[in-house]
Parts: sequence; C-alpha cells; structure tokens
Amino acid sequence: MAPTTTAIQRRSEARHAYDAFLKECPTNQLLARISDKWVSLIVAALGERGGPLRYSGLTRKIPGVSQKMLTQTLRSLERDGLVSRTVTASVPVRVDYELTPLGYNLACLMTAVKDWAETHMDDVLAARAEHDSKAAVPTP
Amino acid sequence: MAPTTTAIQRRSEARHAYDAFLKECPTNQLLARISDKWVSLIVAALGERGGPLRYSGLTRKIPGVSQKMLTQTLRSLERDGLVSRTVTASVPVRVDYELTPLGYNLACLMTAVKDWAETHMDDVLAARAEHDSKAAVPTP
DNA sequence: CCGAATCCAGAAGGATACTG
DNA sequence: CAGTATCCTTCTGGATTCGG
Repeated sequence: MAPTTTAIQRRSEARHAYDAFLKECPTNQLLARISDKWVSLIVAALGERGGPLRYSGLTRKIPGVSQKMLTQTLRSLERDGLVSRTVTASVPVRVDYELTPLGYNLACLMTAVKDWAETHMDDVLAARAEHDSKAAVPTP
Repeated sequence: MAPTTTAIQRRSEARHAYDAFLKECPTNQLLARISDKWVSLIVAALGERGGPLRYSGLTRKIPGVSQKMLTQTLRSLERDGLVSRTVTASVPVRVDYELTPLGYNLACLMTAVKDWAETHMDDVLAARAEHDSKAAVPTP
C-alpha cells in the first residue's frame, strides 16, 4: 500500500518532534516566556526604575494589569531568577520586587525593543493605513 | 457615606483609563504585537536567512507552526509593513516572503533577544531548579 | 497591604477538509 | 503549492471573594 497521507503524516510528525524537542531545547520555552506581554511590561517597569518597587507600585506603574496576572507573572519571573522578592514583616506587610543582575541584563534588551516600538511606531501606522486603504477600495 | 470601595473603584478606573489610553498611544499595541511567539519566530527565521523565503520554506524552518498561525501572522506582519509578499504566477503558484528594511531592523533586535535566551538559558534553568528544590521540601 | 482561590467568558490555536 | 473555512479544545486572563 502506497503512503497516500504523507503530507499530513509529515506535518504531524513534525509537531510531535517539535514537542519532544522543546523538552531538550528550552531556548524556545525561554523565548516564549520573555515574549509575553506582561513580562515585557513588568521587566520594563522595573528596569526603568533602576531600583526596587513594591507590589502596589507595580500596580500603579502598569495600568490595566490585574492582581492575578501581576502575581502570576512575578512568581514565574522569580522562579526564573529574573526578579527577587523581599518581604519586610512590618505592620502592613511590605513586599519589594527588584530585578536581579540577570534581570537587569534582560531589561536592557526589553528597553531596546520598547524604544524600537516607540521610534518606528509611525512607520508601522503608516504602512497599516496604506495597506487598509488599498484593501478597502476593490471597486472604485 | 464614606467611599468604602475606593480601591476597587481606583483599579476599575485605571483599567478604563488604560483602555482609552491605548487608542491614543499605540506603542503598547505595537509592543504587544512584537511580543508574540510566532512573530518572534517568523521574523527571526526571515532575519537569519537574509533573503526571501517561500511559504513552504517557512513551514519547514519553523517546526510546530500550523498553516493557520503562519498565514495569520504573515498577514499581520505584511499589514504592518514588516514583511513583503511577492506572488509569482507560475504553474505551481509561488509566493515569497521577505523582510522589509523596517523588518530587518526589527530582526536585529529579535536576534539579540534570541541570543540572550540561548546565552542565559542555563542560568534560568539553574535558578528554576534551585527555586523548585526549595519549594519541594517544606517538611523533610 | 499583599496575595491565594475560584468562577467563567472569550480569545488563541490546533486538526481537518476543501479550493484554485 | 499556497492558502481558506470550519469545528472544537485549550488556555488566557478579568472579576470577585476570602485570608494572613
């Protein structure tokens, strides 16, 4: 019997090979992790500050973030050794978050990306308007 | 009556202010866009190549991507003026994708981020193991 | 003040089949 | 070869509530 579904099979095999590959090669995992919206914002916020920031401070510095996402993202960043968490047991508990040296290292790149976004934003906007105007007038 | 729900209200207001802010300041939109997993991988793939790449070529170069995500992401990148799409109407249709100058510009940053991930991956892994081992032994 | 836990709507994304 | 369209599962992430 000739293999009639080779294309499908190959694709499926590629996917499973990819899944297995991820376990051995965590680079993609790490890339996916730092390619997260909240990770970018938190690391950028802590990087711009240059020093420690409290939980409530982060909430104010990143408008629109929910406690859930903030806590969740901070935990993963702490686990990955990118931020340090310091608890001061005062009457109202005080928790400070700060980038580790490794985290500051990443913050530089994040800042560069953010600067790129700010610099070339108008180019992208222009391209988007151009593209949309062409697509919107098929029969003038 | 004293305002007992100020914290909740402030948070809610912050969210709506954020939503309104996004319309006037698309920088965050753009940052979120380029902080996408598939965007990173596609831009990196095209950047490493240095030249045009066909649809099927991209499928092979990015294992695990579905046609849906590949097409969808390419469309958005084209709309944003980061990649160009060239159709050659031969017997089997041939489509080439290539980074625009703006796209190449971004690819440099993406490559830097990818390199960072590859360089500091072991540090992150070590921190992760350290963190997990501490959390896994509360009662020895 | 900092966070954990639960609920749930909606978006993301994969599998599959079909077109030109 | 290069998509498009559809279904369906998974996961994201916001709202809310409770605890230390």
